[in-house]
Amino acid sequence: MLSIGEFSKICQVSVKTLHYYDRIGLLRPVRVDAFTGYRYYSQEQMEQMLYIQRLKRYGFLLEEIRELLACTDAHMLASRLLQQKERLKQKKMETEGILSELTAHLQDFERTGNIMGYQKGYEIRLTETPARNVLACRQKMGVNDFGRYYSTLYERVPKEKVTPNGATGAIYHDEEFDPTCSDVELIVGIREREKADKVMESQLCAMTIHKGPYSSLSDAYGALVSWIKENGYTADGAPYDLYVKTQFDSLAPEDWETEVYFPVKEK
Amino acid sequence: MLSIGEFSKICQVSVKTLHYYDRIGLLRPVRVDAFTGYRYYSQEQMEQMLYIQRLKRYGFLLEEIRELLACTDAHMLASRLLQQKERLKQKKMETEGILSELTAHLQDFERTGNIMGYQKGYEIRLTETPARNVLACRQKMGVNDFGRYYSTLYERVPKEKVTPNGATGAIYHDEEFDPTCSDVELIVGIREREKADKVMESQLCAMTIHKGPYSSLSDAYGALVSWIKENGYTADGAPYDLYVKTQFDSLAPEDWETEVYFPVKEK
DNA sequence: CTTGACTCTCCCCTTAGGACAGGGCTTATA
DNA sequence: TATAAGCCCTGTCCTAAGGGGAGAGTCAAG
Repeated sequence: MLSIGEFSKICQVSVKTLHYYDRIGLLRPVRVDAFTGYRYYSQEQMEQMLYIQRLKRYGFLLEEIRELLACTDAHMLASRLLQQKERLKQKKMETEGILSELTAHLQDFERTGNIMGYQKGYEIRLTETPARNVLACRQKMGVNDFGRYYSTLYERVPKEKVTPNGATGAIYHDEEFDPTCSDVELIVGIREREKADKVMESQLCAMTIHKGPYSSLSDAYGALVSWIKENGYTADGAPYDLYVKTQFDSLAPEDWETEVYFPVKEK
Repeated sequence: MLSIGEFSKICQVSVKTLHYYDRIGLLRPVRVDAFTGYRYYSQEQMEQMLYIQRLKRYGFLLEEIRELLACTDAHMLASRLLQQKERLKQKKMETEGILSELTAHLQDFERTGNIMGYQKGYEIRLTETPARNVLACRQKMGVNDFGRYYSTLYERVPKEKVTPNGATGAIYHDEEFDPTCSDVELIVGIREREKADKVMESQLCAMTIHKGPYSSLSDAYGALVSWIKENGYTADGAPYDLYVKTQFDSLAPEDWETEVYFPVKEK
């Protein structure tokens, strides 16, 4: 039987944390003195504490940890762990993307001496886009789901005997853009007009090329909006982008290239 | 001049966020109607918003971003960015460590079918340690500073003409262990007794071998404390660990090995 | 003039505890 | 014996970066 102070030292956890865990029912002391309210912990609770700490490192919320502790089905536990592993991988990739963005930013500073306006100089062109025949898949989704939905699109290629022309991209139908869930239409360009889900007719567009990871795509988007307002045009449809150079060309994120198109008309 | 709603859509930021940024003085609207309190933003503020978003991605606090925006010295800015880059790298490595821990955990589950008790079975031995002659460096530091202080220790090796014997480790002098800052003594074992900073005399220790990344070292520590209590011993000095197999053997974190020693005496 | 969309301020809520404040219990010391 | 020093308790407020909603005022179109 250990006092809360002893237990806290052994487990390397603050007394406050133990109070908190008691309060939220995550780890209750084995005995509480009815008169003084003093908490007493047992030797075995140390193991549980270590397990809690481990799950916390894995990135679970305390709420989730409580559920995991209550769960007796080892296979369900394992699947939760696997799921968390995927999340950690995701997080790692995110960090890598941002790192490469930051690296590019610093390189840009070395070259130009300009630190704030990194890639402010988007070169914007007004262009009449060609008509595009595309397989399409419109869905409410987050950026993380793109891969999954692209797979389903590409699975249709052999089945429907269509010929991809190399264009891959996404149309953003929402006006306000929420990266966790928005109304996106993924597109894969194909040759056969008659087999296309959708034909994007030729249209006047403001466009620019974004270089670097997708996390900073909003800069290109912003530059386009600015340009459109300043040059007396007005938006005329949903913007879209085409992924020109990507990880599938085995390039690092800072070398990716994306074309961003914004349909416009004269005001 | 844009209303808050228009500005929020263009910048892909919620109105709530704009309110908040106004309140904390991070991004003030260019005009506020004195009667209605309505906020109006300008075209140029969009760029600033994009810059803020970028810095936020880099992991700066809003407080820090405000300082960065006010800072006119480009070189200072660049150094802050560099520093942040190091932090991101650190974070990435941390995530990688935890990932490998989780991977080992799942592998262990596959083998044993036991999910909670991952590496609960530390094999603990009572052993009389040999006397060790060491170069030492005692300091209040966090785990992230280990590398730096080890460098200074190893720089002394050629200068003082000592011969490392391969043992590298750390003694933990604090009773309560705070990973961000604790009283740690880094040690490097050498042959020459007369040139040693410190001689660790032969001593009775409970010891075990921890396999895996350092993030779960506390498990080994916990197992030792448990064993000591249960077997009628009591702690007798500061525990220490020796890094036996590490990244310098070009191994993945799940294959690292660390010996953990806890000096004890019979109660 | 009304309706619906937009905006304002104010208040409470989130995670995982940290920092006191004020008080109770036991033990060591002068 | 008085007091000081450790522990321990509960309770309240605080964090970062906003989200959600209430209740009320404002704007533009029909």
